[in-house]
Amino acid sequence: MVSPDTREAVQKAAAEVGYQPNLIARSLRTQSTNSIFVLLPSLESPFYPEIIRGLDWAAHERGYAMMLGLTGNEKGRQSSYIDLARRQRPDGVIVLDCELTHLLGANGPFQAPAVQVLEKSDGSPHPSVTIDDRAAAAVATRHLVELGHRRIAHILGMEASTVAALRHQGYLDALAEAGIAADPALMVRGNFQHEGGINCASQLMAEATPPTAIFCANDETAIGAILRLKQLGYSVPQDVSIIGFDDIERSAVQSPPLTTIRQPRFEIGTAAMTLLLDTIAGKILRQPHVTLPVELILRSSTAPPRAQFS
Amino acid sequence: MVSPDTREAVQKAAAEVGYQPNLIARSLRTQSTNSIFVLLPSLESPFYPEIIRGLDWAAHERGYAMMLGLTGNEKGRQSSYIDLARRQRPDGVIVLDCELTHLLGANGPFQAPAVQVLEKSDGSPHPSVTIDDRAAAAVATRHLVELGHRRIAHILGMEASTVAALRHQGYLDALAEAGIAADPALMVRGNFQHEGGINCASQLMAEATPPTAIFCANDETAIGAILRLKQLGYSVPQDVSIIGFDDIERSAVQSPPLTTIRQPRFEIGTAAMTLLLDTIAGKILRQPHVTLPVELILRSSTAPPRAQFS
DNA sequence: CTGAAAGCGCTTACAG
DNA sequence: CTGAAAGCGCTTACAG
Repeated sequence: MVSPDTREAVQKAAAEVGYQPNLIARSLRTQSTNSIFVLLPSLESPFYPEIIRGLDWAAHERGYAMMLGLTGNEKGRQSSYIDLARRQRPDGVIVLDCELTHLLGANGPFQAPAVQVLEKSDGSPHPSVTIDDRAAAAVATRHLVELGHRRIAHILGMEASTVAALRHQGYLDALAEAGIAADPALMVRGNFQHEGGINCASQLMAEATPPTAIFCANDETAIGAILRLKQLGYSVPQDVSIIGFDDIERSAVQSPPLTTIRQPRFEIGTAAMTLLLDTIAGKILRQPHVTLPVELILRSSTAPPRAQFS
Repeated sequence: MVSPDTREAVQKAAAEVGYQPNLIARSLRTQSTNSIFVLLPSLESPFYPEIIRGLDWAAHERGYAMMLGLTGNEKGRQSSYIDLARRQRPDGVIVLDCELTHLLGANGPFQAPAVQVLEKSDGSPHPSVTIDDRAAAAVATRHLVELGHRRIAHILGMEASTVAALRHQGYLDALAEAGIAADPALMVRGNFQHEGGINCASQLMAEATPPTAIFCANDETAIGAILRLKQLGYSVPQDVSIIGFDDIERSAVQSPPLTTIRQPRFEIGTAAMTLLLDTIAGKILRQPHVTLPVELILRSSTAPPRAQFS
């Protein structure tokens, strides 16, 4: 609200002395900090970095700073990061950690908008970005069925994870749909990690009638399973087909390259950040719960079972 | 400065209403934000996450929030993140990006303390945390020499990287020390990535007298090289020994497990954050340039050359 | 030992 | 169209 000349003169002077407005003072006045707090369990899994890149990209695009807190899935760290967030007053929070939706309201309600990523608790009031884990797991399993497999095993994720439960459910769906009886001996509990895949593969192949195909709860598990299968003298996919889930970077350069379900991780990140910033900007969200599509990536770790040829 | 009773009464009341001091107001008054801005090129490389974990750990320990900016090594993003940092007023900056020490002073001097990690530019006024890349590369190369190798190749890192140059230098040092003439045909330019390892391995094995051992500038390169060597029908380490650098997670579960130089990545993170927070706290640093020790990790990708047996 | 005042650097009504 | 004032919620001297 000032004449063009004055405006220009001021802007020129500001540029000359390299004036940068003090965001702290602005924040105190406007009650907004132009920053987002992101809580995630860890960066050890190769799954998260690409999501972070998406978050970073969208935040940068709109001039927001991103604060990061690694909870390591520990209760203590989770709540101390929530406290830190409460003090730092970010304009919003993004949670990639199973149980934090509860924590947000634990020590007094957390008033900033929050978006839940991937682990959607039912009836959560917060916007969320997820994929349809159940349907995607059914797609993976169906792929094995269509190749002609009947003895299809599943290495599950961690007990506590609802994502793991959904993928298990999708596996059961596809089996039922194909009229294949689910065999409890073919469902073993992994941990979403390498090591789980290694141990579970041993266990499965020790069965009286071992599986001809394994649907692994994620790619790391699948890579671990392949490692062990090779050690045991089986070849993949000739003896055993393996399909993973996630499509992490190394799955494409694995030997053999891994057939898997791709999650659009970068898009998950950008969608979550966009949803949050739109909420902050006061936009009415047309669709507060976003479900992103996945894709079956066919590579070389799956093939028809030997029995078909003999 | 208040009587014990009053103090207690106030604290009790504060706890009851769940009072959390408003850091923004405090920041405006004290001119400090209790936050650190971390600039890093990307999270795509499996090398960084563990460093971030170290940074996060040390920041959390001292109640600081950590802001993250991914520059993707792009000039535009680098300077826009510097501007963001200038506005957000973090108490300090940590830079894991080659060229940013310059940028700090580009658009008017950046007054906050900064710590440079891994890529130390000579004569930089900022505290730094690095390893001795040159000496470490010599250790790696010497290991191959001691196994009896004479035709030892080196796949270099990116042209622009001073780390790559230092590792190359260390390789030359060890060769000279062993009285082995450096052969330009055995030094090829990679890019610190998988793909570079793949291409360079092809190139090296096409030589009239191919190498019996390869020192790769990092583990990703080494893993790519092994992949290609296997495709070409060579076995590792029987036909060609491979040694990497970094000791990323997957190197231990590779086939064959990779012999490499371990960088203490978590400690690099904690050391950098500690150095920065000490500087902010006004401590006189006894040692502003920290060099952390590395370790030769012997696994199964290196062995004496065949010639010794025949 | 306690209370009242000033001021950090902005933004936003409000008065001229 | 422009300028002066109030106030965001703290901390830190300073006066009582």
